[in-house]
Amino acid sequence: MPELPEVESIARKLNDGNGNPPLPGQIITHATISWPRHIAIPAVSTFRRNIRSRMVESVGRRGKYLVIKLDRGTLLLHLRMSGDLYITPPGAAKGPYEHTIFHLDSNWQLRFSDARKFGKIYLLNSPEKILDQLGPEPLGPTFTLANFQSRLRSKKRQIKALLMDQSFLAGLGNIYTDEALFLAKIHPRLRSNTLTDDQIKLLWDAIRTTLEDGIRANGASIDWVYRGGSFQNQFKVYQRTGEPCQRCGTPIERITLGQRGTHFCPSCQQELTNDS
DNA sequence: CACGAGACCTGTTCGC
DNA sequence: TGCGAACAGGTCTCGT
Repeated sequence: MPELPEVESIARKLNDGNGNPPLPGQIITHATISWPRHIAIPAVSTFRRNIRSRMVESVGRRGKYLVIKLDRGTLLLHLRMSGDLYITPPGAAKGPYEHTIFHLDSNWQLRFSDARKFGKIYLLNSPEKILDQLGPEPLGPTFTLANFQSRLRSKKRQIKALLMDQSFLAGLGNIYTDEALFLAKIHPRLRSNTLTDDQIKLLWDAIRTTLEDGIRANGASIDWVYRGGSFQNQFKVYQRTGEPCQRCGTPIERITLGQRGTHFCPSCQQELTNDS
């Protein structure tokens, strides 16, 4: 479930509490880890030792990473395909996919649930080593139109694959990329260096509009994995194969690009428009 | 450099 | 109803 809006929603909820005790200020007494491969760095034994008695200072987000600053070190969590992170009250029944549990001094628990076990957890002194490999934040001040334009032109990749490349731009995944390309009326297979100035401006706006709408809806809930948001009700193309395009009525098509299901309107998003 | 295929995992849904 | 195939929010590595 986790693209930028979902991760942002999780971070805000943990930070503010939202009816539950806020995470900042709480102390992690220890962690229970039942799927050791979730711990990417450091070695699991070191992780267990160093996470003890750490106080949480803040919860934030960079790209699709949750960034939990501690009084010593920083916890990075990547939810990948099926991860979720939430706090539970004392005595809450254990769910089947809660493979890592952080025990808090309040007797609440911070639980990392991950059915597919693709998620990763890092405990680092210098999180920049990982976070600096990410491209700009789409909703931040460094994502300027001029910068976006020059970087698009310096590559010749399919635009959808490039937008999903986290080192190019941090936070877009399969859902929000399809939705943004639809909004900008750009075919997902167009080469990044062939986009016109007008298309780039449309896309730049569409990316931010789509992500902001997603955040406003607290992200998207799909299937059984994430139940927090409602953006799925605003999907225009994602998982709407065969349904009429809301702009022109043409049935939405699904193709495979870079091994990912890709949804678009074959009429609004033309592949062969830039020349002749 | 850019792409496709295969891995990593498990659960749900689809098609016959 | 049953059973295998296809599919799922992500990313890494390898071969071409």
